[in-house]
Amino acid sequence: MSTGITEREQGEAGSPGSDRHLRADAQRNRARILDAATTLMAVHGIDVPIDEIAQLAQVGVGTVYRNFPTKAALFKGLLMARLEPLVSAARAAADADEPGEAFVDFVRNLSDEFANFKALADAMVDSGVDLDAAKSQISGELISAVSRLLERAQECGRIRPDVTIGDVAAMMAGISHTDPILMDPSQRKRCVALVCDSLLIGARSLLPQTEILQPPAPLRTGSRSS
Amino acid sequence: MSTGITEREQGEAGSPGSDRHLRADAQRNRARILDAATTLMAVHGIDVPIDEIAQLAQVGVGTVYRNFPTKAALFKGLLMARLEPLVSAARAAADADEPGEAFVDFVRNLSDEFANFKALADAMVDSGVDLDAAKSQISGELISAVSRLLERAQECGRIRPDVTIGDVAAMMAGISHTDPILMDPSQRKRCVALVCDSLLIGARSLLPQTEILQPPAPLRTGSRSS
DNA sequence: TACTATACGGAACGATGGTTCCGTTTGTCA
DNA sequence: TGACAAACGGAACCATCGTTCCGTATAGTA
Repeated sequence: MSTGITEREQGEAGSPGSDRHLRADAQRNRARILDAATTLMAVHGIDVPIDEIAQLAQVGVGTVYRNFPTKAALFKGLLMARLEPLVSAARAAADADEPGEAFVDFVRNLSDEFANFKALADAMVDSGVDLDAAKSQISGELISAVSRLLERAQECGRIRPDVTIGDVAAMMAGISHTDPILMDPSQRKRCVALVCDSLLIGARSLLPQTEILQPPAPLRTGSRSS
Repeated sequence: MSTGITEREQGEAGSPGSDRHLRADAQRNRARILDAATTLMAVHGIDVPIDEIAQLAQVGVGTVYRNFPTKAALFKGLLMARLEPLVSAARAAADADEPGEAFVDFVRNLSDEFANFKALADAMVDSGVDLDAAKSQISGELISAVSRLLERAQECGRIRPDVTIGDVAAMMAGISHTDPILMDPSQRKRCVALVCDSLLIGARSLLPQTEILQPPAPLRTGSRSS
């Protein structure tokens, strides 16, 4: 359910005179804010309160808002920076000699990246913070790059021809957005492996072999109280 | 991120004298509240504001709280009512002649039910509303019933033996919690089919045939070892 | 019909979180 | 070193949402 926060500006505060002189303390604080935001976005996703970012950066909230007109504007740059390498990786994978293997590797890396930087996974779906313009660009570029990778892998006969980019996007989103109590890192890797199993043609199971023989871990149902 | 709402009572208001006389208007309002809650929980999940429930029921918020001490208490009964048939279905499926087919059918129905009553999917994971006691019971019973169904299907050689109940729970949760923009009903059915494909041994693809634009999917035989 | 326990509505409270405002501090430059 | 624009911090504002409170309305009864 969106909270209705709307993006009001594309750029950051002061972008008109983007090379204008910044006082030394302002430069330092801006860097601290970006560091703090990166740290907290990785773990808590797009839901981190601005107050927490300000606290970790050791500045006041006012200072955050002097640098970035909205929370969305602050997040946009950091998300784009995280996205670019992924788009490049998808494009490179599409040109690889073995697009089937490249596809599986890419999907694994994408899942890792979503898990290691939760805000990126949040940005791919409706997350309460309206990143409209940024989100379109972010997800659009990634989707089109992965589309081409998928097509190449299908042309090579390694991926089922009836699988669509929508299937891949939905499955990746599902795996990336599930409660970490149900989807801890080990479980996530298993799910990625199972998904890949269902996409590949005639592959050996990709499920981690080391986890197969152990007795099934008791399922934790998510009660986090005592 | 949990909002820290805590459950304070197990039952509903007035449950001690559960058969005590209720005024006619109170009975009518109680029924309206339950109807409204059911309608809104189905679409919006556990995030519906109490105000909206009261508005749809054409009562004040005070009336909601006179019937149910907390939001969690209101939701608990409705969730349990939705859950019971699922638990029964899972138990019946575990005793079916063909547990493999029964497993696939059950997973499909479970996914439909989660989609048709979003609050139930929310209740299976951390959702901001603390249903501790209720949630443990809800998810615990369902999980154990599905566990047995999975084991039976594995004993019959229809489901991969290396698949765990954790895998099934995580995949179902993933599919059920994904942004409906990415996971519309048709896409959800495709994802369920893909997941089942990855769990079953030597099955034809379960992807809906009507949606396949390409040549039919090749039979996937047991060439993938396990 | 009059009385009263029961129930009602919705304003108000407290907590959370995004955003704004303004009095104060400080880096920079002459 | 003094002046001042730039930047700072954080209180305050607004909106949302769960929950409580209390003055008012009414169903049931005599």
